[in-house]
Amino acid sequence: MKLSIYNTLTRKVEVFEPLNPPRVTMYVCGITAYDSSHLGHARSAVIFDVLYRVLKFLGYEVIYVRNITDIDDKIINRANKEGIFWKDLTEKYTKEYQEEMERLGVLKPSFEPKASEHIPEMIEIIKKLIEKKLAYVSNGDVYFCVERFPEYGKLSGRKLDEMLSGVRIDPSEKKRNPLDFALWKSAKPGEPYWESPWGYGRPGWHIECSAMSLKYLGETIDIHGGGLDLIFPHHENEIAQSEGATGKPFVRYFIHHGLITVDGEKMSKSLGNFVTTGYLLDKYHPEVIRAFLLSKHYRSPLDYSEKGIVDMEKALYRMYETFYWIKKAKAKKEGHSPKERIKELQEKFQTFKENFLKALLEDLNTAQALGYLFSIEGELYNFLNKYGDLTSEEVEALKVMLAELQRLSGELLGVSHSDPLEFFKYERERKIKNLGKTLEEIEKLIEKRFQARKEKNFELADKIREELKNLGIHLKDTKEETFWYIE
RNA sequence: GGCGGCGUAGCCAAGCGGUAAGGCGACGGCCUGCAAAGCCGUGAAUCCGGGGUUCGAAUCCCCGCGCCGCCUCCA
Repeated sequence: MKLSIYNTLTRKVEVFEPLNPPRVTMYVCGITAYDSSHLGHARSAVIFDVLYRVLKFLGYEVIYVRNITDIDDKIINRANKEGIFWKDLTEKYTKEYQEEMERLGVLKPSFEPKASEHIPEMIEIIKKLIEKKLAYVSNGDVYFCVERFPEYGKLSGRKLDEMLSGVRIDPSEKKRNPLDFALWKSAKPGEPYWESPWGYGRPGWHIECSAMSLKYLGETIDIHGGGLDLIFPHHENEIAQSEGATGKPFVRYFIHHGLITVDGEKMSKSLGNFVTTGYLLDKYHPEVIRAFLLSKHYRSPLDYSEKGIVDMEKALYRMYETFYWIKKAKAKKEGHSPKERIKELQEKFQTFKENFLKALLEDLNTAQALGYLFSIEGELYNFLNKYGDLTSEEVEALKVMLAELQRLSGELLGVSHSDPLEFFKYERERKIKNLGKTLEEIEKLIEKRFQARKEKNFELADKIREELKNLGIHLKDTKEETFWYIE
């Protein structure tokens, strides 16, 4: 079993072969910690989390680095605006991000290095680039000289002369070529700074990834990932710096995901059309958000809408309800399956497992994998309801399949692995707050209605049903109990 | 302008050369005290439009139309 994945370097789906199996080295560009994260950041983390899970499933020993940018212009501006120390600002948002990712079920990377803690490593690379004449000092700044790196543009498919024609020229620039980019910036008064051979200053944005990638993963890494918007200039510049300094290929597979859009437009801080991860986590179950993020192929844009999330919430509710009934299922009689009808289901389940895995291995098609998941869930539910004479063998088989389904999906997608009772408990407790009622009150009403129906007091029962319906509570009657959930 | 991508049922979305997965919603029958649920059943003559290649195209090629991303900070 091998993973195929789209490589931005070749613009093709390729079979993934790590440089030194079973080890896989993977570096993903994380956040700049100057504000709360939004759905786009969550998408990135969840997509690479699934990739990480798939690689581990395949038996690779993955070293996964996801960095935190904690020194740059936006951070300095924000800290100044709020009148706080920059480090306090970045620590606050780093912690918030990490907590949110944990709630989303994103596995912790092997390392989460911070830029500000790797200044010496960056300085070393810059020194090397200057020695090799790939960079030059200009008035306290250091710039990378793109003309001296012939392969510049190979990732983003651009050519130097074409880029030059469209570029804005700022006469105050200290650059020789307008496309040169800063490796080191001299400090202005009031800015945080570090000592360097070129005076007090701070690193440019791109150099941190080269430095931390080199330190934790080595000169040539297997996978480097991030959003499509990072292809140029960020990843292009990383290649130039890293390959310029080491003389070795920097990355074997560049993996980029599509962006979140809102009404077709990119979600971004500047457009103001963003929803924060925190807002969504308060409003929806983490698995709902995860499943929503995985409901479209990772390379395509994903349009955010509240309806989209609510649709996924309904789908997951139904799935967990299936799980609930299977867990509670009791055999009507002992013995084997009549006409081996369970065998047919087990064959479908076997096909499901194969298809599910195949979807993920073919360029991480999580949308298709989810489709198979819903489909087999429907089959299990249908089997449970279709026959009134389930045998002990069949009930046992259903429970075994359910356990396997949850394990597989949980391990690879991080979705639908919860205990159904826990899932609905979490959801009821979370949503009850908006209803102005307590759980006890609702449960009492439901019990009262259940009794009323038993006594054929339909007038009372229907009155309670109406009352609950107005609260957005859905009821489902069976002989033994009334199952309920809040819309 | 350069580079990249998208357009599939009411909405979301897979499929990327062999005859349209899945989710949400909708509808009909049975069942039920009624409803929800359940059971049985119903959805794309067709994949933005027009040409072409092919025995065969949503899938490949060409030309349009519409939308988006990158080219400045951005996941």
